[in-house]
Parts: sequence; C-alpha cells; structure tokens
Amino acid sequence: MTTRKIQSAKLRSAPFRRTRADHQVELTEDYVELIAELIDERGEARGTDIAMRLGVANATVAKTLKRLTDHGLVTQEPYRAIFLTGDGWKMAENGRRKHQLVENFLLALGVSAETARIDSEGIEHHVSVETLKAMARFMVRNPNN
Amino acid sequence: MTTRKIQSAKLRSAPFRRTRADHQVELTEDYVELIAELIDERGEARGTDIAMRLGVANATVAKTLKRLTDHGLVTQEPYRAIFLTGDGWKMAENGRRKHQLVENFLLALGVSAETARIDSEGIEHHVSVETLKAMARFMVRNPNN
DNA sequence: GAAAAAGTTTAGCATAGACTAAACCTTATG
DNA sequence: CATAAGGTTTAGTCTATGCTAAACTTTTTC
Repeated sequence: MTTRKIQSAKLRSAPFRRTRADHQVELTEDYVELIAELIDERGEARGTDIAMRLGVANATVAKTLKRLTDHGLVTQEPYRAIFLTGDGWKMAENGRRKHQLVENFLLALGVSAETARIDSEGIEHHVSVETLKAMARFMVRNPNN
Repeated sequence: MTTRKIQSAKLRSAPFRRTRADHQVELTEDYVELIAELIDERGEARGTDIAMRLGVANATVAKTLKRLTDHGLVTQEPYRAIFLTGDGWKMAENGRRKHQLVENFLLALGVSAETARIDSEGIEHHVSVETLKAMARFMVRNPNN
C-alpha cells in the first residue's frame, strides 16, 4: 500500500524530473547549435556574436563556454574563435534537425512564421522521438498549408 | 549599418530571451498547478506530497514555497497545509487549461498516452496563444484519432 | 499521555546562469 | 608604430534550484 503509493508518486514525478534534466541540457544545445550556425554563416564563432544573438552579456558567454569546453563539446584558445568537437557537431546537427522539423510542423499547422520561429525554439527541447515522428507523419499528410 | 546589425541580432535573440524568461516561470507554474491538483484530489496540499510528486527533497519544496509566498501566489502557516491565493488559482487554472489542450492535441496527433503526458508537461510552457489556437483548430478538424 | 514516527523548517553548501566592472589582449586607425 | 577601439577574460555578486543534516513540531501509537 505504502509501496504502491510511493511508486505511483515516482511514476508521476517522471515528467517533472525530465523537465528539470532538460533545463540542464537546453542551454547547452542552444549554444552548440548557435555556434554551428555561426561557423556555417561566417566561417567562425566569436564570443561577442554569441552574446549578441543570445541577448546575454559577454562574461556570461565566456563562463558558459568554459563549461562546454570542460564537457568536451567545444575547443578554444584564449582570444581565438570557438570550435566544436566531434561530439559538439553531433549535438548541433541533432538539434538543428529537430528544430527544423518542429518549426516546419508549426508552419504546417497554420501558425505564422514569426510564432513558429519563437515557439519552435522553446518546444524543440521537450519533444520526444515519438512526437517528432508524429509531426513528420502529419506533414506528409498535409503537404500544403 | 551597425544599427541594422544590432537590431537584427536583437530580433534574432528574442526567442532565446523568451526561452530564458520561460524558465523562471516554468517551475512556478508547475508548483501552483500541482498544488491545485492536490487540493482538488485530497482537499489539501502538503509539502511532502509536493516533494514526492516532483521527485525533489522536502527542503527544496519548503524553500520554493517561501518564494511563491513572497510572490503572492501561495499562503501558508508553519506546519499547516498550503493554499493558493487568487493569483495562484488564476495561474493554476491557466496552466491546467494549456496543459490539457496540449496533451489532447498530442493524442489527436497520434502520440501514445504515456508520451503525450510526458511531452505535454515540457511543451506546455513554451506554447504561445497563437499556437494553442492552431492546436485547437486541428482538433476540431480531427475529432477522431 | 509519553514515546516513536512522520512531517516541516532551518542552516549550510553546491551548481548554473545571469550581471557589472575592471583588466587584459588584438586589431584597426591616424 | 603608437594609440584608440573593440573583443575577451577574470573577479566578484546575485538569484534560483537543488542537496544533506539537524532541529523542531505535530500526529500516531501503545
């Protein structure tokens, strides 16, 4: 009885724990995606560009990049541009694929481009593979919109 | 030229700033929603129940509740149950409505109940009114599934 | 009704993410 | 090529969210 109650609570707490763990990962994904984008767009990623795009102070970016470097996603030399490691590229590509899919799905749903852009940024990190597949199916069935 | 670049960066940073602002609000919404649920289910909300459901330590809940009290969403007396203020109820109802809509939408999309439950918890906080409306329209068009 | 169990609070600590200010390199300009 | 401008890093601070351990209050049980 007590055991069942505890287990039930544990099961019900799963989505929340998932949400909290996501937060740890979210910013990291945003950073590597953005770095990948900057490298593609202009050949290199600099701290200032990241700070501007994220709407955040330079110092914040520097601190976060140090963490990403510790976690093996990024490499940097002092006062030089920032690069992604193999793992960093993997995460970035994965994120970009998900992001694109969610954004296109929202457009197919009939949402404005502006809203699709903003909402997909937030939703991207909370969508399971199963839901991504369902979104892809929907787009196959509704190629117009 | 410089101005245009800065403005463009500001525009592009909007989704990220939105995501960060959401984070501040997310946990708060989760708490008030859960408190509302507990009150409905069993007449009162206690710290331990919240801690179990969220998968978090008692002390963490106590600390967060103090913040929610400071922010005028919750009232509590030492060693007594927790109540929502008018603002707290408003936020909880709003959250529950959004949550329900997103979960039902995912089900209508063809996602499993388990995944719909988990993903809706994460997505709920990142969906704009426009997207919610689009989801509602979709469900009207696809009442089956 | 006293002792044990359960629940709640407080204290102290850690990490992540944000900031400003100041120091420090690099690049651009005159 | 010296200096000014701009980009980067470091130092120090703040808030939010977590934790454990210990103190304290309430409830339950015998």
